[in-house]
Amino acid sequence: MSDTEVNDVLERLCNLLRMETRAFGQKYGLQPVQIDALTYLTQCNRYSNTPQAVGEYLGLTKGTISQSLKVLEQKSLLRKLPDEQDKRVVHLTPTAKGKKLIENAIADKSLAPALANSTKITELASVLRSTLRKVQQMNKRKAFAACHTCRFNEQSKKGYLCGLTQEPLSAQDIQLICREHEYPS
Amino acid sequence: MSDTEVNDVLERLCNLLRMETRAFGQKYGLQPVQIDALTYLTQCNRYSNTPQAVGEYLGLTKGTISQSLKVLEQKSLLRKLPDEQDKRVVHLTPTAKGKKLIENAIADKSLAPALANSTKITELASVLRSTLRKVQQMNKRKAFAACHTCRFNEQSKKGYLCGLTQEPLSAQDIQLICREHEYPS
DNA sequence: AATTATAGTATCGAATCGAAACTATAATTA
DNA sequence: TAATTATAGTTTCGATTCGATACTATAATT
Repeated sequence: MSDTEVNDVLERLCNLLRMETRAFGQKYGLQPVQIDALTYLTQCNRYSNTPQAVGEYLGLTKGTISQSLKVLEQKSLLRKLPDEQDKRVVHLTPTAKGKKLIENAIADKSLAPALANSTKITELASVLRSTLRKVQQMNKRKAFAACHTCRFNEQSKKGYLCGLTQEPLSAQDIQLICREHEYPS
Repeated sequence: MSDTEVNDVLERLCNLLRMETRAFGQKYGLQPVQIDALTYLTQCNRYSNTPQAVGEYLGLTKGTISQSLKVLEQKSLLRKLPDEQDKRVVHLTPTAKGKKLIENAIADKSLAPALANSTKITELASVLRSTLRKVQQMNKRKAFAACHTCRFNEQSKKGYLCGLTQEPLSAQDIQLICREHEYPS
């Protein structure tokens, strides 16, 4: 009864967010998918900023996303850097211009002010987090969540360590989205 | 601090819902926008089932949405009925096949099971409702909400009445989305 | 050394999308 | 009442997304 209502509200919020993304993009000659891709690239870690990962994150094929990334590069919103170890791999890093644009895109949305001064914000965050987690576990795709909730993330006196790559992670690092993320079982 | 997190979670939920809508549509040769339009038409009232309204609801131009509706009609998922009073207007009503398809689309999503058994569902619903309301009031578009929260909706002993059209509304009617909806000031 | 797998790009056809032109009907105004 | 203006919807055009497929280059496996 009440959960179909939550469902409807969430669906409608999605519609509205998409409309706003479309409207914002139009001011800069950008498509919604381009905004989405660039947003992801400002939030993901160094293991996850590849065309492949962007495609998986957004549920699009690599061929499709490749075209959108080409446009973003042509508009100087991101740069492509070849990987040092694996020469097949390309890393995508937003330029200052690209980062600024995404900042504006987020600020332009009516979601942020709608959440401001919301009294039960902490509780809302907690319920939404667990909902997202269930959805992620349910749909059989990669979770694409931040390292601090990952089962590979280890904490010692020296700081954080990724058990998968065996690389140390900073406090900022563990807030970033990782394509290798797995929830603890 | 915590509200940017809510923002991020909501954005990600939107991505995932869109991916699922795309995947579901692909099974039936339908595009995400077509699923969205048909979903709306199963939820809106008799004042709001026109091409114009669908376009406004989804933030698309009438020319654009007209093409998507043509496809839905060709696939026998909806029918077009001319309005009796105003001969310019067309009413769109989902067929049984169309309704069934949307039922399946909603059931297929991982959101419903993710919400099931959620303990704080009532509280979540309430916070989300007020968030949606703020977003709707903020972005200067029509709200497209249900009559029971509308300032034109009047309740008497005999039942409900729309103060705008002066027509009586049933208990089912006031649950439907209306394009003329306005929140009380 | 040969095979297979993977990351990314390029190309094609089908579809969305916005803009603009167009038709038909309704509402307004002179 | 006739002319004008506004509105609902469709159609057409060009730019873009999208999936599928083929392709190149590099890495991993056998």
